[in-house]
Amino acid sequence: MALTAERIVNAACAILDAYGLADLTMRRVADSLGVKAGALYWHFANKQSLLAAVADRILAESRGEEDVSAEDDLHQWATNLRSRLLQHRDAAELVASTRATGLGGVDPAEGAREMLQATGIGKEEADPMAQAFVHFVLGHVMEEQTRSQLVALGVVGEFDPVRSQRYFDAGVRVLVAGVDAR
Amino acid sequence: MALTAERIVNAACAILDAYGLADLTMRRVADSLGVKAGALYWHFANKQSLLAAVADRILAESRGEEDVSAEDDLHQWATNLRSRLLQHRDAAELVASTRATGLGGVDPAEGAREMLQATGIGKEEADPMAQAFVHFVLGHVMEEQTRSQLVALGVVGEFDPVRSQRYFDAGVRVLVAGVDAR
DNA sequence: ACCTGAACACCGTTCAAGT
DNA sequence: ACCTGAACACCGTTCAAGT
Repeated sequence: MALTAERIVNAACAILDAYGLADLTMRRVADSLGVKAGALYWHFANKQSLLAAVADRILAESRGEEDVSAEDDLHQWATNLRSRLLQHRDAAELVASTRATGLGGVDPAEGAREMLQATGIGKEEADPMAQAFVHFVLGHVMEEQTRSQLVALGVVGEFDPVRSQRYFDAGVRVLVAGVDAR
Repeated sequence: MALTAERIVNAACAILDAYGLADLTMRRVADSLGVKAGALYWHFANKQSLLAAVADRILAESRGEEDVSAEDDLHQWATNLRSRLLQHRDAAELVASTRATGLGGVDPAEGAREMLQATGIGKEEADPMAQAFVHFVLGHVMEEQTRSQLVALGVVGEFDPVRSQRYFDAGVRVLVAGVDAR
């Protein structure tokens, strides 16, 4: 079976979910495909590009299912982004570091920006607001995912998903209230 | 001269500032001290512990110089945290990943939590709000620092510090307005 | 107590050579 | 065009042995 970019991303995604970002190495991806590590470099320029492709796929999954006319648009959008990230191990960290590299074609802020503009907020104002939402969601989920992993390793006591949800909602509420106060 | 935890943190900090987080390896820290890599493990359990110590130092620098009675307390606090992070290369990424590991003794949210409580907000409400501020600041500065580095490498066109500042202030304003709207 | 030497088990990346 | 083999220049970590 021919090695393609898509099959490589599939394999990388599987390793991410099963073993986490730390174990997502070029050699392990290659091994899982029955191929040598060097072969991957025919399809991807480097590891960061492969990671960006994985991040893009995660962000593109089940996107845009928000009800744009709803009262609490933004809250729903943030919740949707969070749940997309929670679908894959270490996804928040992966997306955050991919954004940092500048690679990565899917902009997670897009939906929020559109919604903000739909409520009559100007482009120049909507953009930094959308960024603030993304920073919050990524930061929150990063903490959530790494904490739940520390718990899985038995390093730290408990992970309370209800409390985590409450924290998330509280943060989103503050941001939404700040937007409404404008 | 005896090798101490403090001297190791100093050396690590110097390498961080000069070469960035990617080059902050145990071997390079050891080299810069004229010592073998193994020697560091007498003073730190592992690399993450050393990184946590560096993060703690950065967060502790020039802290608590806010005027607690000022009108725009929180905005000033956020600006102070941002400028502490901007003092050292890749500091936001370092602090974010240290928070993730659970090591790290300095909580960057502390100041914000105190201020929020000082305005009469209950502990249970102040905590998630403070976290939201920290997530935003770390996310913003992470992007700021990696973008300015990409520019330095000539990968991407421009970095506009004024625009970046505007984005930061806009984000903080939304959060502060959200708190005030409570 | 504190450090060296030397190893173990890995990395990302490159590239001639094969098919 | 696409992949292998094999190397290069690294990693974090461990640990017997030295002082």
